[in-house]
Amino acid sequence: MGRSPCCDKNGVKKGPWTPEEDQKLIDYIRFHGPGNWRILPKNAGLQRCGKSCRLRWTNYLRPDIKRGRFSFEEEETIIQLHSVMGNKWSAIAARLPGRTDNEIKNHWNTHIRKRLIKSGIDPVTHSPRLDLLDVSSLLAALFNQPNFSAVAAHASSLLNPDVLRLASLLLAPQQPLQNPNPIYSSNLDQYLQTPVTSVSSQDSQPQAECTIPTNNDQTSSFESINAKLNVGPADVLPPLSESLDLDSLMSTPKSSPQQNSTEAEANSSSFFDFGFPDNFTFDEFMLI
DNA sequence: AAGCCGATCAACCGCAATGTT
DNA sequence: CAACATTGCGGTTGATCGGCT
Repeated sequence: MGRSPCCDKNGVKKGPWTPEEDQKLIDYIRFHGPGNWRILPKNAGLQRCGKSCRLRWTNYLRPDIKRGRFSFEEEETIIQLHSVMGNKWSAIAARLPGRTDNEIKNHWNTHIRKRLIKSGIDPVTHSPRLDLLDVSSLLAALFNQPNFSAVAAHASSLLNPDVLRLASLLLAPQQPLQNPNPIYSSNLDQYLQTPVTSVSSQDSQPQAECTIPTNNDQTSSFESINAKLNVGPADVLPPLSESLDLDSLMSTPKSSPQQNSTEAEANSSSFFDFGFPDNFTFDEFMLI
């Protein structure tokens, strides 16, 4: 079955509606009521396709539309409904009298989503975001393993190899390891369990927290991490795939609406911006 | 004053679901 | 029941505007 065109393209006007067109549409619908959108434009004397008329009516001209800024309560309602329904804008709009799905969708994408991101909440899962900062924590643990190669091989089988590879490059070079931190040496598997869902989150399920256990003796510097990298993560980790770049890592998951560079920066700068000065301690790092 | 750039939002597009013949 | 028409929905685009340099 072929798809029928939404309207005859010939002689059909597109683009912004003029006040005259609006008035024609309003007058016609006042008299005949909405519906029968295919024949409506012809009968109303409009050079528009029915689809365009329907959209103009439902999203803009309908008398029951509430225009103007969204109230705080409305925003909170949208957030709550979105956490349950996802991008079911029409369903959300049905619970917000006077608001259209298009309006809610736009408001979500331009305001609410950004606000959530800034608050550290993933707008898709409505859970706290696990940014690459957590990957760095994982790697810190990983690279402090005495038996690094074996562990890295283990980790690379569990984690997204592209992420590991990129993170290792970012954490790279320098000083030889003097005192591996025993904190990270003890229970690496414990760290590896949780982050798997987060780092390799191709899905949009809520992400688990990944934390470095607290300990009063957290005096290790990133020297140790750097040193471990000299052991040769490149030997263990596969090369970056062509599909992975910084942008893709810094964006929200594929299921998320697009994230612009500014947002990505805001979220991920804590990871990508820092270097690893030799006198930079773990405690300082965790306070960032 | 002019140009650039990011934010906003109306409008469009394509697909899916539903209704009708 | 198949073919086609209509409607609804979500994602994306692009015109416009305001702030900044």
